Amino acid sequence: MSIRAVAARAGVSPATVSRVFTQPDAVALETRRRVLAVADELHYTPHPVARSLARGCTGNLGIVVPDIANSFSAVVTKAVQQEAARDGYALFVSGSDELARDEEQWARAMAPQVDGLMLVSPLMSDDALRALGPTPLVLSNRLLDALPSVVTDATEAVGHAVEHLAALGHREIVYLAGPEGFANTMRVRGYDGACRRLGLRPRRLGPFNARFSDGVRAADLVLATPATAVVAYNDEVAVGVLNRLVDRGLRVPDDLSVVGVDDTSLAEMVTPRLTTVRLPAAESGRAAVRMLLDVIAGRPGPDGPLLLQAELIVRSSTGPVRVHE
Amino acid sequence: MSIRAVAARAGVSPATVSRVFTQPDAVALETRRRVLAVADELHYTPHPVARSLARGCTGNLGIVVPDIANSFSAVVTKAVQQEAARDGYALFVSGSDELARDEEQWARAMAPQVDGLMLVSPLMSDDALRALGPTPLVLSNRLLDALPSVVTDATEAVGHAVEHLAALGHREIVYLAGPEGFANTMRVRGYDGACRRLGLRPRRLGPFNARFSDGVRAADLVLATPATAVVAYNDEVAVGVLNRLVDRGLRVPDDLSVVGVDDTSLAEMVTPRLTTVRLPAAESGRAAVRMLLDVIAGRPGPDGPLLLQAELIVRSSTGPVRVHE
DNA sequence: GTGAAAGCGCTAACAT
DNA sequence: ATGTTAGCGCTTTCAC
Repeated sequence: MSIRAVAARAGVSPATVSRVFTQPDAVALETRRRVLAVADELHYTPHPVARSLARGCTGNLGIVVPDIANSFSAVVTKAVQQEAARDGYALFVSGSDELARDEEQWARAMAPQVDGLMLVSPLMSDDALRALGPTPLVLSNRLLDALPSVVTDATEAVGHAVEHLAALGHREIVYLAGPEGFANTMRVRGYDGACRRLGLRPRRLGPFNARFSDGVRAADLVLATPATAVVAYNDEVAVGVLNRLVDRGLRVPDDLSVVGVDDTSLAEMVTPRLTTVRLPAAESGRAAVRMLLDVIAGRPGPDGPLLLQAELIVRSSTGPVRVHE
Repeated sequence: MSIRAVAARAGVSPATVSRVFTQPDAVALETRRRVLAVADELHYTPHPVARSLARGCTGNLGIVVPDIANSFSAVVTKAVQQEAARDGYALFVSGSDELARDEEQWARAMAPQVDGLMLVSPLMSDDALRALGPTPLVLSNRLLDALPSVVTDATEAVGHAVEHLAALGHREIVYLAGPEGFANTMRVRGYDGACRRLGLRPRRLGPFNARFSDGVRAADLVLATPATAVVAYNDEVAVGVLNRLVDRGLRVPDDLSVVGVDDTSLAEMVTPRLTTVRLPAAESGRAAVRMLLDVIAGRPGPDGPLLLQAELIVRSSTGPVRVHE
């Protein structure tokens, strides 16, 4: 089942067989038919590894995400895989578990066996990132030098969330910070900015891990403040808050309004449905793949990062502030 | 940055450089040091593709799951990636979107560039599966010939769920079927068996897609029956039911008891917390990788499938049947 | 302990 | 339109 076996059996040279599979039009119809027949008979398929070596490109892409099982990462990964598939690329996936060291290690391990690499919310050092240089690279939710990147700007939408709460009469709105990084920075900026514009006193708690359990923990901390509304780092944290409130016999949004960020499927599954800032996860994955393919093909990408917009989705976890009894 | 460049610079032959990276002990300490120094200086790393070609193995594994973004699949994938990483394997991931054709296509595309392939709940034909033969293969949640597989048997645990409900006084318990396949078959078997043992009349609805939205739809169908309890195909469907019930002003478990299957993180995030059958997703992923590595290494695996046990987790979505007013 | 040489399976000039 | 040739970068006998 090597190219030579097929060539011999079809009475042609290996080069011809190769052509049949790479540029069929360059081969006479008759010859092509014969080769194809033999290939079929012998169950021959060009060996992708050998092909990669000879061609100098692999037909593979790689992605490293913070956490494969996280629903946001998973949605991005799915979109990336599908978009990559449309162009015939297979996908390596690995999770860093939020460890800069593992992340860097994976990126380095993948680099030589992919045509391009996509790093989602990478937390490795700038230098480590630059050292990946020779491999076509696209960053998601991180800016560095002129590296191509796709970035979702939640600043404005988080601002909208705060305005939304203020319009409902809330004067004490607390922000539950997530792990330090690009994403949290944008959200803080939106929160602080809106508070300033509205004349509210910003109050931040955290940082918390972007987990349900940390949301549960955060809830009690929130209740120890005069806050009547919470903007959480993401949906999971927000749902953690929701749960703890219910357990303490409080009602959402009557006693406390809660806003999340991400708009994962979770947001519509909980009671009450979560008001949240929608981040275009799938779209950002698809966009990143297209940028990556551009880089690989040597096409000039847009200069500067591709900016995607977030959007406030109002559901039932936010409501008018309760009049103090 | 090829092996020859390093060899030249270190004043040794390429073979020696190769040995330094593959069997360091076979090289004199002094030589090894020199080679390593040069390699470091030149940022040399053995090219994995060339290595694969020469060695005849790639150091990669592949997995194809029904849906990358599904939280159960995602947990399996994460566990597989981590376990594979422990043995130095990188992982190709692809999703079939429940399409037998795509699934088969991916499996075939991956096969020649991985050392082993893992198929989760595959739905391609037996013959297509057999044709993948030459590549080391492990199946998850599917049985075929003597192919190695890891299977979670939910039969017994679903039976426990029914017994649990019966003990709470429920006599009308409906099962919401999922998509036809191995998983659903096991659950039906557990449900039917328990109903028979307990003298209850089995009542099945569906099949439904294993989605939240189908759970929402199913809820109304359930309410059109005399059922006081529901066993849903999985947690997502169960949560869909939960949501619709709340919207219709009913209370869980007072008006209806609900049981899910999977024990995804969702189960503890909803209100009330979901009683569910826990499937050991991560463990099954890890076990599958170990089996796969055994096959690859030519070690004799266990004959027959590896059976993992499911377990009923009782939470707050099930309670005593309400006495008819 | 180290080197020379052959080859993994394919592609891509270059010839014809 | 097809064949010849020379690698892609590495590993691995087989000598020394």
